[in-house]
Amino acid sequence: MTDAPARRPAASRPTLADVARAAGVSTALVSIVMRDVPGASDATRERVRSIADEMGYVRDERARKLRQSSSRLIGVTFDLQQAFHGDLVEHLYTAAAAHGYDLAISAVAPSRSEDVAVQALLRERCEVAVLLGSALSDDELRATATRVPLLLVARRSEVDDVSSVHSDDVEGVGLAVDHLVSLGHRRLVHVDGGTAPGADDRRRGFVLAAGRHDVEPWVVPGGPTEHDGARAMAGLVDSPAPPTAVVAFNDRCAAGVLDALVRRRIDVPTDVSVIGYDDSRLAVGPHAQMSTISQNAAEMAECAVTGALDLLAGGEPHEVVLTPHLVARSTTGPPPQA
Amino acid sequence: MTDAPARRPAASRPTLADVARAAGVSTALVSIVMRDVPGASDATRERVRSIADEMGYVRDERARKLRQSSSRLIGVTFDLQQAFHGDLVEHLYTAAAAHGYDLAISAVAPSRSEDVAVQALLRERCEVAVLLGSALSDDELRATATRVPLLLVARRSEVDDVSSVHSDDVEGVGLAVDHLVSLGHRRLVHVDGGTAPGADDRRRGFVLAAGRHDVEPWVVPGGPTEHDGARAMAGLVDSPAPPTAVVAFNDRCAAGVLDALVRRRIDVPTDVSVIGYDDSRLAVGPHAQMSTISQNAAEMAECAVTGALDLLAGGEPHEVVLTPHLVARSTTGPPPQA
DNA sequence: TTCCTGACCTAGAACGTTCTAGTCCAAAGG
DNA sequence: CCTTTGGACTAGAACGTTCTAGGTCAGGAA
Repeated sequence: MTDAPARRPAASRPTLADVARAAGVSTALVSIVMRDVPGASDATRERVRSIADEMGYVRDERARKLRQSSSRLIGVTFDLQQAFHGDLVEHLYTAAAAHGYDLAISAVAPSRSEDVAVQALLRERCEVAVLLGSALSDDELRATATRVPLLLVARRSEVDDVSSVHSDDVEGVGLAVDHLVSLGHRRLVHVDGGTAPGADDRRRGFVLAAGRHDVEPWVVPGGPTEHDGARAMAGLVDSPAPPTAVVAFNDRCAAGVLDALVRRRIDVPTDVSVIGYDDSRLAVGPHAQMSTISQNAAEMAECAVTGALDLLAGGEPHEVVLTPHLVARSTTGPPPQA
Repeated sequence: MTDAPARRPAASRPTLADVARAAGVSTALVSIVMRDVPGASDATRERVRSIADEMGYVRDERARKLRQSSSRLIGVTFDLQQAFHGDLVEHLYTAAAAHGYDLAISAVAPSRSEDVAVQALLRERCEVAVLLGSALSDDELRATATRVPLLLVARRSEVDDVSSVHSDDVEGVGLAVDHLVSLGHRRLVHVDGGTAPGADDRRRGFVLAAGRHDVEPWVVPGGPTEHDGARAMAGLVDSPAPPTAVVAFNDRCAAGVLDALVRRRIDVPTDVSVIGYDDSRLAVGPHAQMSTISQNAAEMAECAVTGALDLLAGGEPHEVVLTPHLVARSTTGPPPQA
């Protein structure tokens, strides 16, 4: 049986010892060369490296992290369905790498609970866990925080032991309201996020800003998905005095709102203005150029990593609040008869 | 210094040896208990387990996988920006778990190349790699396949050593064309995928199906994103004889097409029908109920896992072609004057 | 008594790295 | 001549598991 076709050496990948044997040196020396640390002459360095390349040596990250006192691993949970989480994860990769850390990512989805995702990270022995938009209760957070340092992104922490990085939702929604009012709108409605993380702050921000401008604080129940936005808007268009502007809980919700309007041939922004929240890819996507409140993903990711490392270094847990900003694109404009 | 607040035992998580010491037994016995394998009495089993729980013991997956001959780990690369990949990953988790395997996921994004993602998986020593919608060249695939068994999902493999699971794109687009023609359309256009994986097959499927129905095989250049779809549609609406139906490369592209139409106050499906491809969450999302060609994510994921394990068991690489099916929702209907 | 059997448990060697504590040897300093 | 220095290299012990090859002990058979 002439087996071993070029494929599938999976079971028998070369190890440090294999390379060492081939080069006639100790494994320790090969390790030194592969890690690029001082302790080997240039000549051997080059020789060993070429032999390793030729054999197709790839270091075993598992063994390495097991041996090292610190795993230099940041665990991240994210929601597969949230476009904004995708943006965050991408930037977390680069931010972590900049500090010499690896990322272990663990997905949350309808069929995979946040709890399961966190457990997987714990088993990977990450030094710190970063939870994107966590929906865990305070008690669950507290319990988890006893097992691993915890940092929340895009969610406020009510728990002492947990750090967090999020933008100021009250202020963000305020910016949206300011923008709409400055365009001349007086009949604004907020399609809220229901029980989603952050929904309370955004609702509060809306009510506060409305008060500032002396307009009625009109809030209707919504939710974090397109469906929620569409449903809420469907209920609004038939009201006796429909709103001239909608502040949606987030971009997905806003997308739903836009769709409901479009399907009723109500023009945006001529008849109704709509503004989202997140500046996720949805905002610059299908509904072409949605106005929204931007949470800078790159900045958040950078703050998350430095915050996480600070926690590791023994720093006290703390809260980083970023300033969101308005991105006025093409779904907002003056009200009909202004 | 009274240190050690309840948080951050990260550096000093209890090990098997700690639990063993506390219980007054050997580490081997604790291992037996934690793995739930025969070799311990019910009494000790319960005692050890309760002690472990109390100490907050969590096994170190790294050490375990290092020791085990097979890592029982499936590596997966996916694109953070593709909603359909999210669906696939979710189902891969459950499919892998059903076979006693773990998943190591590694993201691809604009700032993180597929190559980097695959390297990370190799370092994790996964036994097999599953690449979702890979954009690697045949040469790159061949090279990677010499280091780890490879299975492509949602992409055809032209390379001998690589397995693949994908739906029949030619047939799928054919279904879309059949559907539209049966509704009465005769002026169909295909907004293609440019150089994206699978674009060739879908284009070919469109031309073939058009031929079957004796309608003109009209194809315009598009791409895989909303932007591409919107741009292509913008060019079409002003043509002397605009299409009555659009077959888009995928759902994102279709979303762009829809948006371009909506912005010009062209009603869907009254004036123009639009059909996507993928049945990703976009299809049931903002543009409420897009007609599309469904690639069953759960089925694909299941086939991917069994295909990957087959490869591991020494099976020959092979191609699994799934049958897509039509999901007629509300963006397709009869043409204007039919 | 003596031997077997099987249930329960343990010692110690892996796995592939990194790290600590060296050894060895040539060149420089006395 | 002997010592010191420091650069190049190595032996061997970790890291936290799992696995192999036992060991011990009670109870039943002879």
